[in-house]
Amino acid sequence: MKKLPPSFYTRSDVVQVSKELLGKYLVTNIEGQLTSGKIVETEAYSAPDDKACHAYNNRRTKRTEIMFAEGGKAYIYLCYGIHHLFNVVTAKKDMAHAVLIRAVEPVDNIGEMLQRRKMDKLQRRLTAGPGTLSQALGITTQLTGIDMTATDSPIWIEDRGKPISPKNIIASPRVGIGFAEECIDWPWRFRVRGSAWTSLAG
DNA sequence: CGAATGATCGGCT
DNA sequence: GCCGATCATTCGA
Repeated sequence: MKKLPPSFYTRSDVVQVSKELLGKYLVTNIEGQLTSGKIVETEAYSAPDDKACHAYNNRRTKRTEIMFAEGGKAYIYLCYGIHHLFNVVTAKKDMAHAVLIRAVEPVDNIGEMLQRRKMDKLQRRLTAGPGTLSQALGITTQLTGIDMTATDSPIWIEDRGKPISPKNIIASPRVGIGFAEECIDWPWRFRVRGSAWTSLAG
């Protein structure tokens, strides 16, 4: 396996990193179960200017603290009380940038993922959506703050050598951030063209 | 200490 | 395709 190095995450252009994460493999090793999926949809968040970002205006709280860390950490946040949303922290220390993973394509150990989701057959909603993919991969908020570049981390991202060509990346406005008025048109959502596994059709 | 709020999912039609 | 449940975190008093 080829785990991505810290230098991949510490670049300052979070939009560029978001695009490059498409086609990479998100792998977890939790409770002895190795599961993975190919990343097919991401969104970029960038404090202090991005109102949709939790760290907007460099708001610093116990929850968002990890976003100010150096790139390569996992920021996992609980939404609506039940959904675990998985983010990749990027850029240098004190720059609160992050990439939300919105959807993956199931790859390894699909049986275990089905069991975690209490489903009996493979269908799109197994991993399409930030809350569901976390559940399928066994990601929970207690893993927030881990260093994904450490050799023994339970979560990491691999490059398996099949980059997505820029012409196959669809950029569009982000979802679910209607409250962030002046930012809703920023095309910071990225999907793999033609993938059947993104969270919404398009 | 209490109230408001949200980067959503799943079931139903 | 649409609607509503649900709770940790945040912020103001």
